[in-house]
Amino acid sequence: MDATDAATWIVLGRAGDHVVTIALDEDAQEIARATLDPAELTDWVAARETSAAPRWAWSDANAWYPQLLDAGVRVARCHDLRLCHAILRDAASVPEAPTLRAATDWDHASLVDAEPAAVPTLFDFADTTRRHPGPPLGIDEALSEFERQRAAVAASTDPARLRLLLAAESAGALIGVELRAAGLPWDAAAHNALLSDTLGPRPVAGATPARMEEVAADVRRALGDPAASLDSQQKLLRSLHRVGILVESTGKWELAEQQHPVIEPLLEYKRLARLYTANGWTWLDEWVRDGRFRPTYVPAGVVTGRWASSGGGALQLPRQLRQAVRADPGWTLVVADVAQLEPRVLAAMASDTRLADAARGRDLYAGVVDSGAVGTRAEAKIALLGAMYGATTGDSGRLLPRLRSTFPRAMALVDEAARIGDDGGIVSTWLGRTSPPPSVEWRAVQSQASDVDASGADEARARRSAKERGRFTRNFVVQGTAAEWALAWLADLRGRLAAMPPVAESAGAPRSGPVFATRPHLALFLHDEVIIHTPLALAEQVAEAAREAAASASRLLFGGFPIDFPLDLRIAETADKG
DNA sequence: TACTATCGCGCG
DNA sequence: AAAGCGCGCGATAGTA
Repeated sequence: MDATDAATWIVLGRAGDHVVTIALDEDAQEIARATLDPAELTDWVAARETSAAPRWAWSDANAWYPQLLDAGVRVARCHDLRLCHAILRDAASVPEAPTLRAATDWDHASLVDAEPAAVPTLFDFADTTRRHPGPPLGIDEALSEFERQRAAVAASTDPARLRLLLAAESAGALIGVELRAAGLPWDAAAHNALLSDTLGPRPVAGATPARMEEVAADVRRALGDPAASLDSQQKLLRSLHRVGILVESTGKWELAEQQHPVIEPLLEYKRLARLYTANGWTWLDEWVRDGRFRPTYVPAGVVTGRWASSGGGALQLPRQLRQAVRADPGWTLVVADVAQLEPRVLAAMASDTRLADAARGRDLYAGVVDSGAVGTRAEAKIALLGAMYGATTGDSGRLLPRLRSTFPRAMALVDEAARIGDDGGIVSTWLGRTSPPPSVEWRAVQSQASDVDASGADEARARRSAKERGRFTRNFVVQGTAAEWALAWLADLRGRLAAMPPVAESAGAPRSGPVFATRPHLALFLHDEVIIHTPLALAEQVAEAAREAAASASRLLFGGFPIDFPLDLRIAETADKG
């Protein structure tokens, strides 16, 4: 028995060439302290994870967790100081956060190097060549930041929700690292086949694929210009004007409205060129290794709390390429996505029982039609999107009064968020993530317009930027709360997957890494969708876990409010949506 | 040569 | 179909 076995928290940090661990009890009082050689750390963490299951408080999951996972050590919970700092620093529910805001070292974004060192060394602290600054790694800085954050939460007007948010955010930090470590199973041969079927055989370096050349020739023929350039927007626009196609841009939506023999081959050329440049052979060579696509996830990389990604465009995977997402032999994929997440979240936030009634069951838009607010499903969709995005014109803008009378509470919530943003105020999500304050430039524009000698143009500009900010805050509360729901869903699901029995390691290299090669694991997260890679025998159990996790997330955020979050669930060898 | 800005298009 | 939100990335064009 070791004093650290009673730890609620264990803070990790560097001190010189060593790692110091500080065990804290539930009141954050120190109960033990250890100084470790970096080489001992993985075993030490593994042992405490088993005996104490503490919440590991560290500067940044990106700095500490990849090495642990590589060594086969998974941790259940952490407190990610960097991500939590960013939330607390701006949170409106923390009335005074001056000491947090003064700790600007913690504002450094932390980026993971896309290419890890050729020979990664375990906690090689001699490596001072980090390409990105990142947050402080020292134990003293970690402990004092941890204390500042505890004080901030305690001073908050809603500490319970804030704690929930910090826990969910920290779970996201773990999951982001785990997703990269496990990777998305990717069948390079299937991807290659798609490319050669669509573009022709892989061209030699510098050459254009054969199929693109053929289509380009059709375009040039239709333009009557054998030398026309198709890759330069400016030149292409001039070519189009020369043959009487008076478009303002070369965007495909505008082109599609035109009647001319060049349009069809040109759109086809654009489609092929997009595949070739964004997800062609070069992408495959760069991003897929050993049957895995391993992007870098950036939890909370978006102001609203949504995740971003860097490298490989993980969050923009074209539908076309989903057929290359393919389970290992003996394994399968469980693909789960939430239908109409954002309007459901809005119904719950606003306690709008009429919208929640419409949301009952699979298709919220059909429910909105049944409510009588609009006539067709298509109208329901654009009306609701317009409500959440702030549409003012077009079909969407015209339908909003109908929504207002049918769902007054939901509409009042987003309208009020817009009004506050328009006025230069800040808004918060359900759990308390707060929008950034308006920029100094934005304020300058507003105050310039209220000058006595302001011109009409000044006023118009101020008005426009106020409306823009209103649309941002309108959407912030919904998008941000949806991101919170998704985090809670992921975190709960992650726990359920980890509790499932491991399977025997299959022959061949454990391409998902030592932790995930023997058990179901998350393989992709895309705002309102997850893909789980699982041994075949556990697929049904995993699907059920995804469903249960969704119900659990809904209770965690919205308590007993009767709102459904139904999942579309598929069990399949590929992630193809068909 | 190295950078930034803009467009266009993929995703939710 | 692309109005109204949030992103990343590649190509071209312009600037230093």
